[in-house]
Amino acid sequence: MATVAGVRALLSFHRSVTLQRSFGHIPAQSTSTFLPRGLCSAPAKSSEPKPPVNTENVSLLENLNLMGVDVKMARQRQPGVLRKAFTNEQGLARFLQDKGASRRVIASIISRYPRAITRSIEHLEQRWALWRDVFKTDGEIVGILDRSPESFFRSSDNGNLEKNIAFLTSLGLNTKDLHRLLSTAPRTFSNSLELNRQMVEFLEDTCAELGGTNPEQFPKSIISRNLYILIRSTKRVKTNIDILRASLKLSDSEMLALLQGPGAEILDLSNEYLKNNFNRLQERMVSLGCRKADIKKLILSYPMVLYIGTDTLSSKLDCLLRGGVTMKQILEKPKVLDYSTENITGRLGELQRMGYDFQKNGINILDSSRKRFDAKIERLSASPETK
DNA sequence: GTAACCGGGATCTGCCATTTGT
DNA sequence: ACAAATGGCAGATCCCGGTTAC
Repeated sequence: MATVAGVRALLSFHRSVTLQRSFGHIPAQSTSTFLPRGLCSAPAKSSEPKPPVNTENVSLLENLNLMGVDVKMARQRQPGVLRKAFTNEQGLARFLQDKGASRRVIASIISRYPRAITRSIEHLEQRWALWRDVFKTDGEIVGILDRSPESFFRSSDNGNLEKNIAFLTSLGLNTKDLHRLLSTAPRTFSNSLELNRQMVEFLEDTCAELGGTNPEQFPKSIISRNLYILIRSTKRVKTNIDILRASLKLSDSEMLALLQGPGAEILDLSNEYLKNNFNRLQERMVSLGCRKADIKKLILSYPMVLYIGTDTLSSKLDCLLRGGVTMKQILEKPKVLDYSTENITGRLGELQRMGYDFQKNGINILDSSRKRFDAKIERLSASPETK
């Protein structure tokens, strides 16, 4: 580990030399390497190694402009990078280009996460290889970088990345899980191993406290149901568990069942949002004459109801109730709330025109894919008397 | 055939605050 | 003091279809 710093120092020196040689046609890059030397001799202050440049590296700026980078954005995000004497923007650009990134993608990546240009080629190659252990193609990785450059570039610790992959694998996540995790929540892999470990331990402890039989498998099941869990703080997840338990007055076994089931999906909501959504839902249901037990049943069977924003949920309920569906039916089939308000409204209209009777036929028809719904409608209109 | 159950795909980053390192 | 590294936060669904069971 102690070697890392030394290697890095060597790399940055090595880079400044090789850059000039390998990019023979780039005068901007070489002036950039000369600039600090001139400044260094002028003040001639203390020892010697650091030119106290408070000014931006002009030739670097020129380079970035030529590459189509949004320099204003870069400056706003990481001003320090623009003052560095030695950077590797050309190397990075070539590297990414080789991987299939377009000019505009490269420019966009640097604009949004300027520190990317401080990574050496060796470092990039290593990191890319590690990502390729999880992804099948370079194209997939380029896609993620375009989406979230920070996830790839924020950490310079490849050893940590490697350990994370090993750690996650040791939890029982297979290649497919890992792929899903890295493409969905790439930040997970830039977390320190320690941070990820803390969350996993917290989940294991929680499971054990609730009387779960095998706490070792618990984190895996949570993670595969909620891919964002590892980029949340343990504080947030813990608070959400407490909120759910207190609001619904859950026993240990009920809580455990909820978490091992669909409840995992809502653990990463912000605490206030969860609380607020619960309170508003409760108010609404009480005003509709529901009992506490109904509320509990709804949330246990369909926790995603708490994920839906209060305004959205409210309008969905409005349009279902207005369309002749009862709250009792919704409680039996909460998945209808999964669908967008527009979708629900449209289907209610279609069904109404056909004289569909929810009291007689139930509301199953609302919980189906577009294809299945249309097929059903077709059958109904072919033989109108059946339903 | 179709209801019931279930899991998965798309996507979820970009900013700020704090700590660490030199 | 500065930049780098790392942690944490707010934001806020919808849809599809395979499989199973009747």
